[in-house]
Parts: sequence; C-alpha cells; structure tokens
Amino acid sequence: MSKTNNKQKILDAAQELIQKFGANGMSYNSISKIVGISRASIHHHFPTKEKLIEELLHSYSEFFFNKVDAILHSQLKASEKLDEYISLFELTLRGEEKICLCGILGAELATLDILAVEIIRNFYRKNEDILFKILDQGEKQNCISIVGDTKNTAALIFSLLEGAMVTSRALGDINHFQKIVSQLKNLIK
Amino acid sequence: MSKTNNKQKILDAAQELIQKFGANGMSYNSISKIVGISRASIHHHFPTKEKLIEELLHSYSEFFFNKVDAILHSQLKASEKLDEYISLFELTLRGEEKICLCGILGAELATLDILAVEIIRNFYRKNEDILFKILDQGEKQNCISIVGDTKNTAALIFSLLEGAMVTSRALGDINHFQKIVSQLKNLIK
DNA sequence: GTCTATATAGAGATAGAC
DNA sequence: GTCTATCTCTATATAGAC
Repeated sequence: MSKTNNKQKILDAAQELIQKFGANGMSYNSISKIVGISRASIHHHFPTKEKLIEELLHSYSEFFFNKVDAILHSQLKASEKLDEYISLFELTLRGEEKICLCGILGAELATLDILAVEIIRNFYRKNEDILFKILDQGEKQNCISIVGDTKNTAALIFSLLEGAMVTSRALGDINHFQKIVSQLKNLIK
Repeated sequence: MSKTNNKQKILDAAQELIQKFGANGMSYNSISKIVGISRASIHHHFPTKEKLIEELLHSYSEFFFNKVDAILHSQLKASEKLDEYISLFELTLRGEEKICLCGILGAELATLDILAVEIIRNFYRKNEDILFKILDQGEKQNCISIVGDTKNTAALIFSLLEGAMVTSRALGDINHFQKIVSQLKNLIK
C-alpha cells in the first residue's frame, strides 16, 4: 500500500482548510489531523508553509482552468458557457461552507509572500480574460447583450462572483447566491 | 493629559490592522506597537480578542451607518445617493490597501465567535436594505432603471462592491474598481 | 490605567532515528 | 517517507506592583 499520495492528501486538506478558515486559520497541525500523519512528515513534502501555499495555488489554478477551458472550448452557446462557468463557483459554495481559494487569499493578501500574490493576480486576470471571451462570443451569437464595455463587464462578473460567495456563505443562504446570479443574467441579456 | 482615548486608539489600530491583514493577522502585539502601550494595557480595555473584535464591529457599524444614513436622508437624487454610497467603499480602498472590515471578516467568518458573526450578517443585511431603498427611490424618480428584481439588484451591488475591493486591491489598481463601478452604472440606467 | 513579569498554548521548523 | 523530540518564536491571557 503506497503512501506516495499523501502529498496530494496534504494539498487537499490544506485547500479545504484555507477555503473554510483562511490561510492564517490553516496550520500544519490541522492538516496532520485530517491526513493522519505527523507535522514533520508534512514538512518533508512542503518544507515551509509559504511553499505549501504556492504549490497549492499552482495545483488549484491548473485544476480550475482545466475545467474552465473545457467549458470555453465546448460546443455550448456562449450564454450556456456562462451558466456552466458560474456553476463552478456555486458548487464550491454549496454544502461545505467553502469559498474560492483565491478569493479568501485575496482578502489575506498582505500576509502572503510575493510569489503567492503573483499567482493570485494571474488567477484573477485569467478569469477576467475567459469571461471576456465568453461575453464577446455571446454578443456575436446574439445570446448576450451588454450595455457598455465588455471587458469591464467581465471584471464586474468575476468580482461579483467572488463577493457573492463571501456574503452568501456568511448569510448561510445558497439561495442568496442564486438570486444574485439570476439578477446578473437579467442585466446582460 | 488624559489617556482615556487610548481605548479609541486601540480600536482604530485594530481596525486598520484587520482591514489590511485580516483578524488572524492582527495581534495585541501589533496594536501595542502602533498605539505605544503594552499588551497588558490593551487587555485592560479589551479582556479578550473576541471582545475586542465585537466592540470594533459595533463601533464600525455605527460609524458606517451614520454616514450611510446621512446619504440616504439627504436631498440628493437617488442616482447621486448611489454614487455617494459607492464612494464610501472607494475611499477605503484608495491609498492604504484597506478593504471593508466586514468584507474581510466575512472571508474569515469560520474563525470568529457567533456574536461577531451575527453583527457581520446584520451589516450585510442592512447594506442590502439601504441599497434597495436607494434603488427603489431611483426607479420612482426615473433616474435608475432596473431590468428584473430590485431587491436582488441591491444584493448584487453590495456583493459586487465587496468583491471588487478584494480583487482591485490584489491587482494593485484602484482604476480596476472604478471601471467595474462605471460598468455597473451602465447596467442599471 | 499603565507597567513588567510570567503562564500557557500553539505556531513553523529542524535533527536524527527507523 | 515517516516518526518522536526539540527548538524558537509568537500568540492570548493573567498576576500583581505602581
């Protein structure tokens, strides 16, 4: 029974803890309790907490953008692509009191090292890029109609989703998130 | 020279530290360096960190809603009231890398005690209420036009502002916030 | 109301055995 | 790759003098 996948288990536990409690609410001790190995073993895989967060951000970004790219390059209508994109956020929120990893780390940004900060910035920029592509396609397909600037609307939607995750989790109401999303759709079609 | 106002100085320092680094990035030690008194003296005014955060949330909410009520009950047009309301958020962001106190605490919600959580929830609900009143007035004055539900739009705007503070600070670009706000205005008039 | 000193717990991190 | 033991630092909090 190989235990090589403990490295991945550590990343999974760290991700869940950060999404629930923030980077400063996640500790090697809390990870060790979830994974069932000692703190020292975690240090073997990730020598410092900074490194752990950096690697987690890389793996999270890769996982997330793989899903997003699949949506972007699918044969769906642009408006349906937008629905699918938004449902990625809703799924994170649903059930487990988790929000976007890069959303919560953005709130704690000043406590992170510059490498992590740069990955988070790229995560934001890439999401805005992808939303722009979807919106732009939607305008050409006449299934999305935007008054004003499409790039700014992409930025608006991303910030809205990040903010709505925080407020909806705090209010303990997934329906709050859904109402906001349904109103967003009213505004862009 | 009375030093009674040290209690207020502690609250001010705590607020600034949380807005920059989060609740778990704020410590009695960091406050003591800013205010220039010992940690023990801070404990004299606020016996526990939980109490400190609770009192801070009360004073912050009072301060914030006093400003908001002044806007709400002014003689401005509703669209101008909305501009003034939004500028409260922009001013926090500008210059000092700070975001909304209740925004960052919402991200760290699971590490706070239930009293603090309830104050934060009320902060969110009250903001949505106030935004609804402004939007509703704007529709009656014909200076704001909303496709869809006005209450949901109020919730949308509040979550948008909270999210845009986080992303704009992370991107180090106040202009990012302004672009999002200007696009929001395109969508509701 | 302020201070110094201290108690206690938890954090991140390292050494060295297995 | 995992463990126990340990180091160092910082955290919250308290005791007691001034």
